[in-house]
Amino acid sequence: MLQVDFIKENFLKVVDSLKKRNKDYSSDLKKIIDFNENRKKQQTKLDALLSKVNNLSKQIGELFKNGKVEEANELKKSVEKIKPEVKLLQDLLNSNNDDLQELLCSIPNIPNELVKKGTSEKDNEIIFESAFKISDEKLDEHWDICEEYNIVDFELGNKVTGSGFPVYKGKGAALQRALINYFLDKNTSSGYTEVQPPILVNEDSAFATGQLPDKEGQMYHISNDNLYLIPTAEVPITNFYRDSIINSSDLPIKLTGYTPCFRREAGSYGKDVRGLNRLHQFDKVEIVRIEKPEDSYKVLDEMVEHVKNILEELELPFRILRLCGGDLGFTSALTYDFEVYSKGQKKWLEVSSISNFETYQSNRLKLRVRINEKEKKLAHTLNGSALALPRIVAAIVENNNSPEGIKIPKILHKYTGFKFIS
RNA sequence: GGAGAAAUGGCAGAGUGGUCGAAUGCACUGGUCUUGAAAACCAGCGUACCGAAAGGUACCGGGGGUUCGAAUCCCUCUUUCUCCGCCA
Repeated sequence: MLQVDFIKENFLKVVDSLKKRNKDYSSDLKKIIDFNENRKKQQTKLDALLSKVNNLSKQIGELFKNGKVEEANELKKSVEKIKPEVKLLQDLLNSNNDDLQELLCSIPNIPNELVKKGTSEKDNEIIFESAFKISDEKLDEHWDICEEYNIVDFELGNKVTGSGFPVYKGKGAALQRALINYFLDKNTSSGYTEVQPPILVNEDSAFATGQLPDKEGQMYHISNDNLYLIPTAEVPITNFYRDSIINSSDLPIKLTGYTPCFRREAGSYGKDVRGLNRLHQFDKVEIVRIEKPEDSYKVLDEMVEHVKNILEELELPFRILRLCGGDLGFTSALTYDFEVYSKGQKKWLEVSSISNFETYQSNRLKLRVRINEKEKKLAHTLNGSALALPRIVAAIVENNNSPEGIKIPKILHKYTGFKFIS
């Protein structure tokens, strides 16, 4: 959520930057400023009125104590006259604030200056591509290979739950476990602390990281208890720090966690959802950071380097994209996507997304850093996948398929205990 | 799931209708004293909003209500603890 004061002070710049998202928010932003001015006026009026009531009430108490019941009752009457006015102002203020809040929630984060205008993923900038050759050779797709080696059973998942909930079997399951362990080890050795968060979250948490109200329909909702299945570990982990003030000496905060993730993926269709490409339940290891504002972009680069290193160790061809305004997530100021090339499908598959949210989340989280005795600032939050499993598995299966079986990347051998799936 | 008790500042813990934004202790910060430290003593020490400031307003788990006035009374939700039941 953006801060009203910032919008007001930088109005033209904000409008202009948001245009990179292909929408003109100027009239909404103006309304926000108006609602805020209203809020101030109404609040001031209400405060003055309440102050009057407080004073009179004190006097009434005093009069009763001194046995002056008559006078007290007189005063009571005058307070009673003020009360409807208080009620009215209070209601007015509340409804104004609700409107303000709703509008604020509908404005996405301001794209960083590095973000280019663009309408879709086609306009994303490729900022790195690892060296490899795209060949015309006809290779099998992972859903066929998985069936051949019996490592992922899509049919069984359909039976037990529905499409998008595959069952991993034998060495397929072992490969998943190996990847999770490798990712976690990699992250903790870079200074991230491992956590195991809840995978259901309440409404407050889903709101604070920005899933609500923006992505309401994309989350599985448990209506009995009003809880949401997490779409990413970002939600519970970042919410550890909701409503808190952190000493700047306690920064940086670096956390990593493995969780299953759940997404309804309403609206997805066709080839995109084939095999492991797009699932309703998948595994992911996430990295989350809380930083001082002045450090966050340096940290973003560091996170990109970290994930780059993992993909190099896995020996997968990959590229890094800087997302354009049209593809940038609602809450993000700058995002780098990692895609691996999957040789069977001849397709780039997104395996990681690393974002700096600046103060957009922390404003909702009420997550502040104490700079010194007097000064507090909203922290910056960042997170990224390191890494999402299914598409990594798909790429390994398609790229490393050979007559002897699927070659397991060397770095994983100590985790799998086997070098081939055959 | 059933019965009961509870939720107050960073922590502990007073406070059952008015002078309570809240005693006291601990922790923390600054100072005095000291060659230095400790101890002792003095002072400061929540968050948010409005305001240039003075100051004002709100917040005692969340929401609602009663009252001229609520931390205190009522309703409701959540959480914690104890006992019973069930259970990986």
